[in-house]
Amino acid sequence: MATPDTIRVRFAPSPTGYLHTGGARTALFNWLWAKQSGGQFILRIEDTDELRSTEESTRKILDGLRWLGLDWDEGPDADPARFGESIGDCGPYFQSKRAERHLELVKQLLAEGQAFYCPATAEEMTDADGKKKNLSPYRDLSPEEQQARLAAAGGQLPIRFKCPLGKEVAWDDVVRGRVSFKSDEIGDFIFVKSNGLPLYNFAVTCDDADMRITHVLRGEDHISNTPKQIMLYRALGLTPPLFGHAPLIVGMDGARLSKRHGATQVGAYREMGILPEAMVNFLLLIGWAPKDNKELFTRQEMLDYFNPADINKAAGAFNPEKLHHFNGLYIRSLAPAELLARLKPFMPAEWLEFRGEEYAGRVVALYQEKLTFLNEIEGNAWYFFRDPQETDYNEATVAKFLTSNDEAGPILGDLFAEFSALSEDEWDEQHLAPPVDALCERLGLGKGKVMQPWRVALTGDKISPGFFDLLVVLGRETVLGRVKPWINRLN
RNA sequence: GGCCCCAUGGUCUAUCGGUUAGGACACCACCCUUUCAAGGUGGAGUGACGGGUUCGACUCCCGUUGGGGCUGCCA
Repeated sequence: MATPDTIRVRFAPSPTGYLHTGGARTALFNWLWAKQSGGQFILRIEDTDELRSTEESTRKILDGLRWLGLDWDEGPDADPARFGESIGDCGPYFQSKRAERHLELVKQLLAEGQAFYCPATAEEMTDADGKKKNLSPYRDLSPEEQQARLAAAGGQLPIRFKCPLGKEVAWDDVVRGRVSFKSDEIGDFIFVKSNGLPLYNFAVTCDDADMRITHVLRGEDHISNTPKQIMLYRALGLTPPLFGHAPLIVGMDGARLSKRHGATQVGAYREMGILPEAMVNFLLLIGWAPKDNKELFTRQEMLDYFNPADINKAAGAFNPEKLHHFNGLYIRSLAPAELLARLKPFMPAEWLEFRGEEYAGRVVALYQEKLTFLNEIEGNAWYFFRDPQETDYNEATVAKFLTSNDEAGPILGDLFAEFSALSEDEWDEQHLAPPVDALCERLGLGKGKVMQPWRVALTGDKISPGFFDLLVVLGRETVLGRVKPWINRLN
C-alpha cells in the first residue's frame, strides 16, 4: 500500500455545468489529503461526454477551484490564457485527449477475451418478465464470430466487459469500511460505445491507473461504479487504488441539492460576497468534524486536523444560514486593508475616487461589524459617497422622524447651531457628544429621539453606523450641508 | 422492483459500553444600546422503532421503518 508521502489523489469533474458545492467539497477533501502529507493533488477534466461537455464549463470549474484556493499539482494549465494545455508528467489531463491510450487497453482486453463485441439488442438484454439481464447472450462468442457480427453491423458494435462469474467484489472503503458486491449482479457492462468511444468507468480506470492515482476519494454516488472499476483494474492486471466515498450534500429538506435550495454553484456564492475562506471552512464541516468539534479553521489548521477516516457516512444538509454566519465571522476577522481589498469588487469604481482610498477605508471599517455579505456594502454605505436625493429618502421614515415630528425642528436647528460652532479640528466625538447630551436633557428626550432625525436627514433612512462615526466620517461640511435644507423645510 | 449505502435536537456535529448526551447555526428571553447589526448571558429542543448481547447500551448484533445512491451506448 502507498505510504502517506506518496499519496496521489485527484479531482475529476465533468465539465457539464459549473463547479457545484458537492464537487467543491470533494476537491477540498482531496486537496487536504494530498497536501497534508506532501502528496499530489491532480485535476483531470472528464470531458468524454461529447454532447454535454463545454469549454465554458471547464473554465468556470478551473476558476472556481482557483477562487477556493485549491491549487493542483498536475492538470490543466491554471492560466486562462493557456487554456487546454496541461501541466504534469501524466498528461494530457483532459480525458477526451486520451482516447488513443484508452483504445490500446480496449484492444488488450479484447485480445485476452476479457471483453467482447456485443450485438445484443435491447430485447435480447431483457428477460421474460421485463427485467434487465446482467449477462449478454453473446458473452462467449468466438473472436471470429465477433468480427463477423461487427462487420455485419457496419463496424458499429458496443464492447462489453466479460464479467467474471460468482465472485465477490469488495473493498475496504476509507470512510465506510468493507463494501461488497456480487460480480453477477454487475454483469457484462458496456464500456466502449458502438462509436468506439470509451465510457466513464473504463476511462476513469485507465486514467487513474496511468496517472498513478493511489487514493480515490469521491462522492457516494460512485459507490456502485466502484466494483466495475475494480474488476476493470484486475482485468487490466493493475492494482486498484484505495477508495473512499464521502456522503452527498443534500438540501435542508434532505433531498438532493438543486436550484430549489438556492445557489448550488460556488460562483454564485462568490458573487453574493461570500469569502472563499468562509466557503471552504463551511464546506469542510459538511460530512467531516474533528474530535474536539473545533469549527473555525485556518488553512494550516485544516491540514493539521483533517483525516479522511473521520468523514461521516450520513448525508449532510447544506445549511445556508450557517454559511452566512461563518462569512460574518470571517469578514470581522479581516485586517482593515484586507477588508477594503475584499470589498473593492463590490463597490462602484467612483467610490474609490470620491475622496480617495483612505476615506473609502474609513467608511468600510464602519461596516465590518455589520456585514454578512460583501455585496451588502453598496446598498448600505452609498450615502458616504453621494448626497441622498429626494428619491433616496424613505417616505415613511421621513414622516415619522422629520415632517410629522414636532420636535424635529428644534432638534435639527439647535444642534445645527452647536455643531456649526465647532471647527474642522474639533469635529470628533469628544466635541460632538456634549451638545447632544445637553439637548437630550433640555428636551427630556432619549438619545434615540434626538439622533434619529439627524440620521434620517443625513442618510435617507433610519439605519446607519453609530451616530458619531457617521458624523465624523461624513465630515463637518457634508453633515451641515445635508441638514441645512431640512431645517429650512421644517420651519 | 433489484443491488448498495445511511440513521444523535429543525440543521452541522462530539461521544469510539458507564456523560445531567457536549458544541455550533437557527429559534426564544434577557443584557448592552443612538438605529440596524454585532457582542454577552440564559433557555427550549435530540439518540426512528422493535428485538437481542451485556451488570450496564446512543454506542455492538439482527430485524423493521424511513431516507439516499445506482440501476444509460452520461459522468
